[in-house]
Parts: sequence; structure tokens; C-alpha cells
Amino acid sequence: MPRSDQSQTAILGALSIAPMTGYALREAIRDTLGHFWSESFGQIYPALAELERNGLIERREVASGGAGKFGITAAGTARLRELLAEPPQASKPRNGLLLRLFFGAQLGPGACRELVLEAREQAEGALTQMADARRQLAGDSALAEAAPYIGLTIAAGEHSARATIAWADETLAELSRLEFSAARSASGLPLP
Amino acid sequence: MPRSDQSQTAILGALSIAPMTGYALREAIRDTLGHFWSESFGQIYPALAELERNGLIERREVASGGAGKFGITAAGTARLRELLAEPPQASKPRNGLLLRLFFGAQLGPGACRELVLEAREQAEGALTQMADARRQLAGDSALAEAAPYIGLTIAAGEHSARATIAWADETLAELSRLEFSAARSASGLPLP
DNA sequence: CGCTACATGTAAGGTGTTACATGATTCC
DNA sequence: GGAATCATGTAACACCTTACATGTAGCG
Repeated sequence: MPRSDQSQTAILGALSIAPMTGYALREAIRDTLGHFWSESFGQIYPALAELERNGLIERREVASGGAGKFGITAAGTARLRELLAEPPQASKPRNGLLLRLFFGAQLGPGACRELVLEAREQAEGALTQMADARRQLAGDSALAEAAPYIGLTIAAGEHSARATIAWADETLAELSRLEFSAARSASGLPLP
Repeated sequence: MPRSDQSQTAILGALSIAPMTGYALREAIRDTLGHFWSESFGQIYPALAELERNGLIERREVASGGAGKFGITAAGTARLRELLAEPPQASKPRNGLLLRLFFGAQLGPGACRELVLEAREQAEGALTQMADARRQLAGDSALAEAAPYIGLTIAAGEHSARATIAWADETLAELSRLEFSAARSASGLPLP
């Protein structure tokens, strides 16, 4: 129920795929879960400490002297299943772009146009990142069991990005019309 | 730059459309901006107090004895334009559904299926809400100037909801295949 | 007269981010 | 030897949510 449980879910989940150092975990969450999840650095270590205290993960020292990795325990796997079974809690939306567009009359069509263009570019970037992720997924045999599920999350990202692009194109056209009619009324021509 | 500026943007923006009590503001933010924005109750009054202290809004008492409404001042309108011109800051994503699907191998296809079905239903609900919003927008003459821009945000919600539905349908099909092949391998039949 | 909705606020507690501090290892 | 990266943490602060406290207005 509490929010911090969600952090634990993400961490236990990541460690259920492979043991990792805290540092690697941070990178994995940023790079692999990044499209739909984020944990700030300052949360990971405290969360790891608590998970270890509760016996859900354990440090596995390495003979070669390098830093030890955290691995999930049997209790940790059980807890992960419990956590995953809880209903997902939607995070409160805060979309700065749409907020600005909503009050776009204050901002003018030109500035809105730029905002939308930037969002479109970001979505294009997301699309190529998704393609990369798919390629990586196909080539990583450690992920064989998880791959079909990971593919579903990549598909979600692709659908979302394509929807953003389609919306942006419509919106740019509409903004052009608004800009045009604003210019026309400013120059004193009659409205149709 | 700070996050709280975004709250002020939302509040000033709402008051730029019509003067309101704090209570009405909360409802407006929940009902009208709800698809892409949220402010918690406990933020609104402190933010209003600060905006009033800075002369960006003012209380307008009503002769009829009812509660006074907050109205935006000229300085407030100027500040709103400033705030809107700042680059939007993307909120960190935290999608509980995709987190669960990512680790879906731990959860099994059946449970995933239910999660996706629920997400699909929510998206359908969003779609009908958007239709309502469009109808309301067309009928409210106070919004005439803002209407084209508000329409853009509604379109964003529609695109997003349709993308979710399309993804969900694909995903449900894929999950059925996973379920089927899991059952087949459990019953000892050979894989193709 | 009591219920519901309107209206304004505060305080406690939880969450999340940032910047800082520290040190080991690796590579040039 | 010095720089970059890996690695682990902490502490201060900003932020948000929730629950509570309080009172008014209107209505059945």
C-alpha cells in the first residue's frame, strides 16, 4: 500500500532477473525500466538496506575482491510475488505540456507550436530507443524467460509514442489554422 | 523552476478563465484539468495565500454575502505568461501496470491478463469522459477564447486512450498465446 | 433540526530529490 | 600519478498527502 513498497517491488524485480550491485541497479532501473519507472538515487541504498535487514536480499561477496552483488533470497522471491499481486496505484498525472496548451490562449499559437514540436521530437526519440531495446532483448539470452513480458512493455512505449506523434501532427495543423486566423483578424480582414 | 511554480501556473491559469473560490478551484482542477494535472487539496490554500501576498490574485467580496472569489490581477496575468513560457518539466514516470507486466513471468499470464483488462476498461472510460468534455466545451460560451486550445488537450487524451486500447488488445492476444503454450508445456506435449 | 454541500485552513508525517562525503578500482 | 568510473552511503531540504479542525448555507 505505501509508496515505498513500489520501490521495493522494482528492486526485488530487478534482482530476480540478475544479482547486481546497488550502482548497477540504479543504471538498470534508469536504462531498462526508464520508460515507465524511475527511482531516485537516494532511495535505492536505503531500500536495499531495509530489504537486507528483512532477509529479502543478501550480499554475495565475490572472491575476486570486487564489490559484492545483492542477490534475491527465497523469501525475497515470495515477497516479490506478493507485491506484484497488489493492485497498481496510478500516479497522479502532471503533464506540463498539456497544462501550457490548455492555457495556450495566453501563450499564443507560435509558442505552443514549439512546445508541440519538441514533444514530437521526444516521441520520435523514444521510438528509436524502443527499437534499440527490442534488439537488445532479442540478443540477451539471460532474459529468455522474461522476454515475452518485457516485449509487452516495449510495445506499450511504442503505442504511446506513435499516439503522441499522431496527436502532434494534428495539433500542429490546428495551431497553424489558429495562427492564420489570428493574423487575419489582426490585419482587419473579415472573418468568414 | 521549482515544482511549486507549476502549482501556481495551474491556479493562475484557472483564475485567468474565471474568478473562483478555493473550493471551486479544487473542483475545476480535479474535473477539468484532471486528465493531465492534479493538485492535492492541501496545496491549494497555501498557494492561494502566497499568490495573494504577492499581489497576483485578490479576493473579491460579494455583496450577496456569499463567499468571496479569488480573481487574477494584472500582475497575475503577467506572471502567468512568464510561467507558461518556461520549459515544461516532465514528471518522473511511475507506471505500476507496466512494472508488473515487466516482471510478469513471476506473476503468470492470468494475473497479467486481468491487469491489462482493467487498464483497457479505464481507457474506455476515459474516452467517454473525453466525449463529455467535448460536449461541455461546445456549450460553454465563457470558454470561447480558450476552447480551441482546450480541444487540443482533449485530443491528447483521446489519442492516448485509443493507444492504450489498441495496445491492450494486442497484449491480451499475446498473453493468450503465452498461457496456451504454458499449459501445453505443463501437460507434457512437445513444443513445435 | 439535522444532513449535505460549500468553504477555509493547519499540522503531522511520509516521500523524494539533491548535494555532499568518501573511498576503491581501473585505465591511460 | 592522475582522471574517470564504480561503489556506498547520508543529511538537508523540498514537496505532497492525509487527516483533522472549524464553520456556514441551504434544504428537506
